[in-house]
Amino acid sequence: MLLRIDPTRDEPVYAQLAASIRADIAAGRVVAGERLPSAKDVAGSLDVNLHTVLHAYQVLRDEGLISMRPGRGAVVAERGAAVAILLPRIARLAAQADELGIDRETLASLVRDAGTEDIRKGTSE
Amino acid sequence: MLLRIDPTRDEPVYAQLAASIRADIAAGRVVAGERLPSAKDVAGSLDVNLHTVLHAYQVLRDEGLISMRPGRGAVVAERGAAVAILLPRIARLAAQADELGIDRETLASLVRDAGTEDIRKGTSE
DNA sequence: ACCTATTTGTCCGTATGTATG
DNA sequence: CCATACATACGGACAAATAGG
Repeated sequence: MLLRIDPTRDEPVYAQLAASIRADIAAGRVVAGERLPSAKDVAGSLDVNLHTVLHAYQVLRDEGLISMRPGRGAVVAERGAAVAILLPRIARLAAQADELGIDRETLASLVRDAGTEDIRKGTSE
Repeated sequence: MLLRIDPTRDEPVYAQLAASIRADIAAGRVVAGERLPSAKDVAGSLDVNLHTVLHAYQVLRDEGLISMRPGRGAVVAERGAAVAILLPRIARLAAQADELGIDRETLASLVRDAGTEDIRKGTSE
């Protein structure tokens, strides 16, 4: 786990951290089931605040890439549990689509045709 | 906007706040384009910390229900932009499914058959 | 064009709680 | 029982974007 941070970049530190770890997971440099270093340790070695690291970890958790629990730490999600990981996210997406009046069939089509580029997390407008 | 909080409940305050506002949006009690009260005002009137209110607002933003910008405030998302709101979320879901080795067709099926119950935000396991 | 107030964004620090091992 | 580690909430500070005068 080589984590780099550039405090001078205008990208927030927590986002840089999340991106760095996300890339490691995507590239297989950290194996499923492996535990990430504790937020406290990362904070200490990078000289950033504990909350900043936790924020990064929570972003990855919201993306379903890791799971976190007090006492246990942050663990890279098992690929074998892929569907299980996706289900709650799909349920949330479906619930939101319902609220917005988009039927399930339309939503499924949007998913089927979805591109994967540009998934940055903006301000929703 | 009638926001209720019960500090004795074991549900976190920020989650209670988000749920309260989410319900107002879903029920149409707050109109699209309407601005939510500033986090500072809410914090003052409910006697909670500013960050706690911002946390709740950020949850709603991640769900695509509102948009936030410094100086402007938090505004309820337009229903007419429903698809636009969903697209980035779909892209993220698709990207994650890709990483997990789930093909787009399977993902679309999961979405089509998705139930809407139990969409609580857990620890991913 | 300028200035000011407002409002969210990020980061730091501290404290307490809760689950895990 | 105890140490570890994340979860939540409080507080303060400064930055950046926006709106209004």
